[in-house]
Amino acid sequence: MSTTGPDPEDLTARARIRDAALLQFGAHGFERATIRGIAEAAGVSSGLVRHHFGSKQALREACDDYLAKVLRRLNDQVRKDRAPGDANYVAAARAALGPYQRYLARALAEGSAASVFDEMVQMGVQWLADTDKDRPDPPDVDRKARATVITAMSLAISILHEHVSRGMGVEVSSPEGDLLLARTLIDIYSHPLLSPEGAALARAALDKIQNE
Amino acid sequence: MSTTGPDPEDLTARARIRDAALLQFGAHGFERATIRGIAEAAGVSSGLVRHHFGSKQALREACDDYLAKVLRRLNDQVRKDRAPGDANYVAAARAALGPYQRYLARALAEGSAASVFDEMVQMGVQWLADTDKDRPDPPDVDRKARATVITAMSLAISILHEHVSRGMGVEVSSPEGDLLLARTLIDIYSHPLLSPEGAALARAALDKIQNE
DNA sequence: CTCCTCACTACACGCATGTGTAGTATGGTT
DNA sequence: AACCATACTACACATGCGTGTAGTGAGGAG
Repeated sequence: MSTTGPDPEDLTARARIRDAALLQFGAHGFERATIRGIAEAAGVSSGLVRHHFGSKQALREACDDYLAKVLRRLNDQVRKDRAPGDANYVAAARAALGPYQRYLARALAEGSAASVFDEMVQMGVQWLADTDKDRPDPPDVDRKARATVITAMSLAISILHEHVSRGMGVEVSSPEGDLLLARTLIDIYSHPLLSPEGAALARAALDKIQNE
Repeated sequence: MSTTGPDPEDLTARARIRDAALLQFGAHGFERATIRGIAEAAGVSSGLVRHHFGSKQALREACDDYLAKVLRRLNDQVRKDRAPGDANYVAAARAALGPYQRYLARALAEGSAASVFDEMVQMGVQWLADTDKDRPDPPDVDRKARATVITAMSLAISILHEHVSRGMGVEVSSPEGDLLLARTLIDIYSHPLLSPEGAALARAALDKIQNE
């Protein structure tokens, strides 16, 4: 399926540094990760990191940009291939991100990697455009707003990975955990958390607040 | 409604330090926040922080414990009062957490504050126990697993606060943003993201994978 | 009064870290 | 050959940080 990419040995030093940074930032967080650690992991001197990226912050931004590019490519491909019915677009994105999920989770939680998030929202909007057709009642909220919230919710499992694993009693990144998670998501996604009456009630309450 | 609590002036120094830590950690993150900064915000010397908490890490754990205690109290109260129909228990928790939401969001994303998360899952389990009654088909997943995932998803908006605000075009913590968010959540929660057929299809695919 | 505890401060230590600088090697251009 | 840009290294610098230590003052017990 997705190519493993060229050997790290074959990549340019700059790319190797970026890859190492994605991994180190993902593993230890931005603050705890050190330039020296990244340099060592990439097999270069710490000065070279600075030479190529200027500063630690700039290195982080380069990482964000790279992931945004990957996501954008995926997005374009999906738009072209028109693979419909793919239940969860976030799952596809996660697969494309591969070993960089930890980085993305951390970056997003820290408010970084905005364009990556936005790209995922775009995918969500496309997906909603499809599924909205089969919907009897008109949604009373902007499609992008819904896509944003759904995207955020879907990312929660990655971000809270540790807590979710503990709560479910299985490491969610393991095969069994992944399976249980999938079943759980299917169950949740296929049942409304709020009954039509409950929703109407809540909406009424909201209207009341708004008119005060 | 909820008391604002005693004036910071009236709190013991230890409590003031903890409060300041909650705020500083929340605002800047654990790594970037400094003992000195916390001490200054609390109006004490940096040495006193160490005197009371021993180390920065221990201070963080004290913060976690404090929030867990608050949540546990809320949980007991809910269990006693039996206020049903409250659509989103996480909203209640967030309200109870007040100004410490940022801290919690950060802590959870970093894998900390486990017992706070677990407490929220417990609330979710209770809530599911109620709503499962009205459900025609039996869920094929453990109740706790579902509560865990739902809890995680609900927390996403807090954690990704910044991105969600950008995506929705309104600051979600503002009155208007809160309203739009509420409407969006109601819409999403009251409609299954997956049709029964889609769910059956996905489940079948899963079964196939499992039997290989 | 003496002693002890404990909340609290002032201050210094050590160190890891981001950054800055000088220097080397290499490959291509004129 | 001379030159130069570029990839790369080694090393020194400044500093902000967590932590450790010594000391002060107030209040309570004997």
